[in-house]
Amino acid sequence: MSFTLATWNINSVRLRLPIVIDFLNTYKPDVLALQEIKCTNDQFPQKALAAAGYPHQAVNGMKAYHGVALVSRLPLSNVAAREFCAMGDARHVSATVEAGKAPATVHNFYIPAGGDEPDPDINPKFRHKLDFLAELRSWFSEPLFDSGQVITGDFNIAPHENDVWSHKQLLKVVSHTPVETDTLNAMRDERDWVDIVRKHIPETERVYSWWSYRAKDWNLSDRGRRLDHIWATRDVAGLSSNAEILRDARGWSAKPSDHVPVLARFG
DNA sequence: ATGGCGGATCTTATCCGA
Repeated sequence: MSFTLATWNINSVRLRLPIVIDFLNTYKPDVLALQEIKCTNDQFPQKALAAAGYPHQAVNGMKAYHGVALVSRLPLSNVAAREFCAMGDARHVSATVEAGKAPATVHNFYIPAGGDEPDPDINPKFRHKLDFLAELRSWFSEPLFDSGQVITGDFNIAPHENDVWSHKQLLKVVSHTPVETDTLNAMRDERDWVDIVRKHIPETERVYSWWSYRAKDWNLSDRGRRLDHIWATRDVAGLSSNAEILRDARGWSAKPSDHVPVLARFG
């Protein structure tokens, strides 16, 4: 097996199609996982992405919100989408990447953001986020996740102190509260998932994949969070040779996504 | 100075994101 995977919360794939194409032409990942495509399956720019060299696609879209997709240079099989929390929304799509004699299955997730107030008793969005994580954790206990799996996407949680600009100031801010980070860490450890970005970038180094649109100068204030992740089962993780976060992409266009691509090389 | 912006849509107002 040998392939490069990228994940990118694109915040409208139709609006940002030109920078997606530029990214694919420049970095040439074998597989790109997109979140927040914000379109229906019919509206997904499948022809333009096929023409760019990514004819193999798995799309789980919906109107206006959320939506995920995998686009690939390599054939995809076993395409599937799972619904979580009986919400009728589009937050997961998966496919097996035919990358030689040891194929890997990639699961692309858009975990709920969770709203503002980190209290499930008064904030239904935070309740949804915790319920989603519980359902995910339960699913991961299945034998399917013993080996050969990659999970990626916008997890909407920055687990480590150095995954946020200020650990202390974000402890009560949704995405870095202890109930979220403890749950994510427990989910990782009980299934022996490997955080591929942190395998290659030491935890002592601050790294972010998201910066708010509201900052006057995102680069100067640098108040980011590492919300976008690539995890793999131990066997697949053993093959990873590199990971990077494309910080510069936050300034690539006049209208950038608030997230940047995260890439990992396997094999 | 963690929402100050920026998406889509039921568009000139509203809901959503994190």
